[in-house]
Order: sequence, then C-alpha cells, then structure tokens
Amino acid sequence: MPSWGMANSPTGDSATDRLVRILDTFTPTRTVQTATEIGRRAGLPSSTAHRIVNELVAAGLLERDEERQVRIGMRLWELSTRSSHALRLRQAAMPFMERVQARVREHTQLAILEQDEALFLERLSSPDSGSNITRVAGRLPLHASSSGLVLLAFGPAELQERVLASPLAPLTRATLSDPQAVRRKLAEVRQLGHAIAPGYIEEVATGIAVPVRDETGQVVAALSVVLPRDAEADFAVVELHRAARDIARSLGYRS
Amino acid sequence: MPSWGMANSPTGDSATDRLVRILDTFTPTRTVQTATEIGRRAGLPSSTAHRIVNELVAAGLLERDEERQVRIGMRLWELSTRSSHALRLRQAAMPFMERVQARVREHTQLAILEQDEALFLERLSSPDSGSNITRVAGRLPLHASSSGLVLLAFGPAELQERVLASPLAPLTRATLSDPQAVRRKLAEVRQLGHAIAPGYIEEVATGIAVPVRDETGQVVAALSVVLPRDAEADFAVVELHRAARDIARSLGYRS
DNA sequence: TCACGATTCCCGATCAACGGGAATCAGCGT
DNA sequence: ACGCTGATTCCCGTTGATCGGGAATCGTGA
Repeated sequence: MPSWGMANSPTGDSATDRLVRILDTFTPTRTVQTATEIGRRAGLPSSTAHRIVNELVAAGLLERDEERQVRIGMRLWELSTRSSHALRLRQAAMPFMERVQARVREHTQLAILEQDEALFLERLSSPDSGSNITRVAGRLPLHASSSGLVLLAFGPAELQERVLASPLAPLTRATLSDPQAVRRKLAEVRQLGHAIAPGYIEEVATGIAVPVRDETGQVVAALSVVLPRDAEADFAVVELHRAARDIARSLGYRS
Repeated sequence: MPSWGMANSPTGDSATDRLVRILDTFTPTRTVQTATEIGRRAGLPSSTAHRIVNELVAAGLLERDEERQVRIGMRLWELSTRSSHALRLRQAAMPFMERVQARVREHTQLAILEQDEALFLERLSSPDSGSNITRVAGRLPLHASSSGLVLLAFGPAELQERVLASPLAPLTRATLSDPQAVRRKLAEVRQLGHAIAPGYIEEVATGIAVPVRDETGQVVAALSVVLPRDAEADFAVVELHRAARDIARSLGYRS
C-alpha cells in the first residue's frame, strides 16, 4: 500500500490529552519555548503545534513574549485560583505560617495530599536560608518527608495500603524504605501527633510536620518546618501545633 | 425541512474555546457544581458536557469531590505556577510586602497589567481590616484604582490611548471618568512617582500605589495599600517606595 | 412507590481537525 | 551577498473523532 497518498487524520487522543501534554512541556526550569519546540516535545507535527498554540494564545491560556516565545498565561493562574479548596486553606494558613516563620526562623511550608504525593502549596523561606528542596507547587513522596508522613498517617487507610504496597524509593541513607518501618513510623506519628523526619530527604536537614484540620476536623494539610540536622526540635513542634490549631480555628473548627 | 432527522455535528468553536467556557462557569462564589450544571451554563447538551467533564477529570484539570460534584483541580494550579513571570515577581515581592503590611498595617497588594485591567497577584490583609474590594486573582479597571493608574501611567503609550478611548465607567462619584481628567492624573502620577486614588473605588477608602520595576528597569507591577479616606498618606508613600526599590533590587535591578 | 435529575451508554451523521507540503520570514555564519 | 537552518504561516484533501438525541440506569427525596 503506497504511503505517499496517506490521509491526514485525527490523532486518536482527545483534545484534553493533547492540551495537558502541551502544558506539561513547560517545566519550572523551561518556562518559555517556541511553538515548534512544544510540538516536538509533545509529539506533534510543527504545523499542528502552531495551530493549537495559536488557539491557546487566543484563548489566553498561553502568552507570547516580545520574541514570540510561548509561555503559560496568567489566565490559567486566574482560573486555577477558582479552585477554592486549596486557596482557602492557603489564605487561612498564611498569617499563622508567618508567625511560625518569624519565631522559628526556618523554612515554613504547607502541603496537601495530591495524587499520592505531598504537594506544597506555600513556602516561606528562612531568612538565613540553607537547603532548598521544596518549592511552591513542588512535590515530595509521602513516605520520605515529614509532611508526607503526616498526610499518610492521618489519611485514609486505603491510601496507606496503596503507598506501602508501592516501591518506597529512598532519597538518602536515612529514608525509610521498608514497608514495616514506615508502618511503625506512621503509628508513632499518630501517637505523637507530629512527624519528625531526620535526614530522610537531605542528610543535613530534619523535617518536622504537624497535621492541619479543616472545619470538619479532618486532616487536610501538613504544616512543616525544616531544621538543621541536630537542632532542638521542641520549640518548633510547639509552635507548629499552635499554628495548626489556630488555622483550624480560623477555618471554623470548634474544640 | 424536517428537523427530527438533523445530524449531530460539531459545534464550530474550537476545543479550546469550549474548555475556557467550561472553566469560566466556575466563579469565586461557585466553586463546585454538577456536570449537567456546567453544561447548562456553558451552553452544552448534558450528554456532551458529561463526556467532556469526564475527559477533564481524567486529565486532572477538574476533580470530583465525594458527592461527585465537579471542581477545578489542583493540577491546573500546579501547571499555572509554571508561568514564571508572575510567580517570580510574587516571590520576590513577598518579604517586602510583609514589611509594608507590618509597618503601615493596612491592606497591601501587588497587581500586574493583564488584558487592560489590573490583576491582583497577592494581597496581605490588614489586621484591623475594613473594606475588602480587592481579592487575590481579582481585577480592577485601570482608570479607577491607584494600582491601575500606576500601571497605566508607566505602561506603553498605545495602552493609554486604547483605555482612554474606551468608556471609563465610574465606580463612585469621585472616580475619574473623563478622558482629559485621567490624562492629567496620569501626568501627575508620572511626576510624583506614585498614584493616590481618593475614593475612586469606595467613598471611604484611598488607594496609594507605586510602580515596581524588574531587573530591566521596566515597570511590571504596582504595589499598593488601602488607607481610610483621610488618613495621612506620607508614611505609606515612603514605605511603598522603599519596598518597591527593594523588590527591584532583589530582582537584580541596578541603580 | 413514584418522580425528577444526574449520569452513563449507544450510535449514525457530519465536518472541523489533522498534518503533509510549500512558501515565507528571520537570524546567522561565511 | 548568499546560502543555511529553523520558525512560522498558509493551503487543502481526507477522514475519524466529535457531536448530541435518545434511552437506560442510578440516586435521592417526597
């Protein structure tokens, strides 16, 4: 069968899939690129890529800068803020995160559960900085971060089973990668009411996280700080618990 | 011609348009709704709405809660943070906004120019609150807000022409709605280096805004506070200018 | 039990999207 | 000046993915 006469036919994946593939070609480190480049990365012919990119630019989901490079549009951010859930939480948490940050003087972070990972909603950086693992909108595995352990420990049982059944990649020598060890750790977290993760992500850093409850009393987020490896943790734990309680209160949680 | 035999044919608007229409059915006050409801608001038949919503949920752009209500997904927020431009600005501005907020003790806001309106990227609320016009991701017209006037005064000339040529809706009796008056105001803003908008938006409030420059020296944002109508403005003006300068410096602006 | 709305499933008709290809444009090195 | 490379736009014949009416199913509240 001759291929020179082949038809140009639709690709077979939905418009939505293609859109996500295109948006995914943007990464935190590559925030601008040409339409052709997008096409190459998304597996689209140049001509198709241009047509779609132009549509998206017209719709405001993408933007072009002065050199016609394409970047993600503010419109998308605007639409994304309509997702009340996280935004409301972030808003409520902000003032108290600032207080923690002012008193503990270390990176202060707020994370939620998202697709079996800890997704960081907000981060106030330490004035006298240090390590920089987490980013706003960054993710960390549940078993290897203090925030993740809190979200896991207070999360639904089937989540725990799913995560414990999957491979637990260690990030450092200290990371818990044995299901039984993680299970014990989770019990400890539930008993203490907070998670301490010494060196799980970076040898030199210890994460400390507490659960944050919404107005229904359900744990919806983890509030955390990152301390130097062998700093005194007690003060941070107290401050975190206080902030978590105040956030829950400001969301309307009683008792 | 009998209509009962009519074909089912594509709508004529691109998939992108439909996506935006669907996302636009979500508003800050209506953040969850059923698929059928989305269809009704977006002008889509129920069956079509369901198909598309299901696709979007599968792609992570929308989510369903426990009652199968649909809401905007965190995935969208995550993708939107890839738009470096605004995020970088917000990150750089945050610490200095906090300082302004701590010292002036009034609503402190950061806005950028977006589609001929002032789009608010961030807002730190006054502890002793008061009016609440601006919201994060909210918009205000350029001619009627201190932030807008700054963005307009230091923006490209063709933007000024376009805005002055369009109808200038007054929000209060004090709002400048005459093109000539706005033109004079813009000259004043350029001369003073900041904008004072007494009662333009709300009778009882005065907005004060200063331009924020990026590393190239271009004005990319407006930093503003909202004061009670006849509060002393000088202190706020000084603080705002200092913060704007520090933000520009932290972005790498020299001189 | 019934009624109503949301949701899923099915399916034939249609046309908007697809992408190869050619032309154009822009920058760059020689 | 001149080709070379890559981005971009335009054209156009083909076709299968999209569309939505309709029916069945599920869920809930009266």
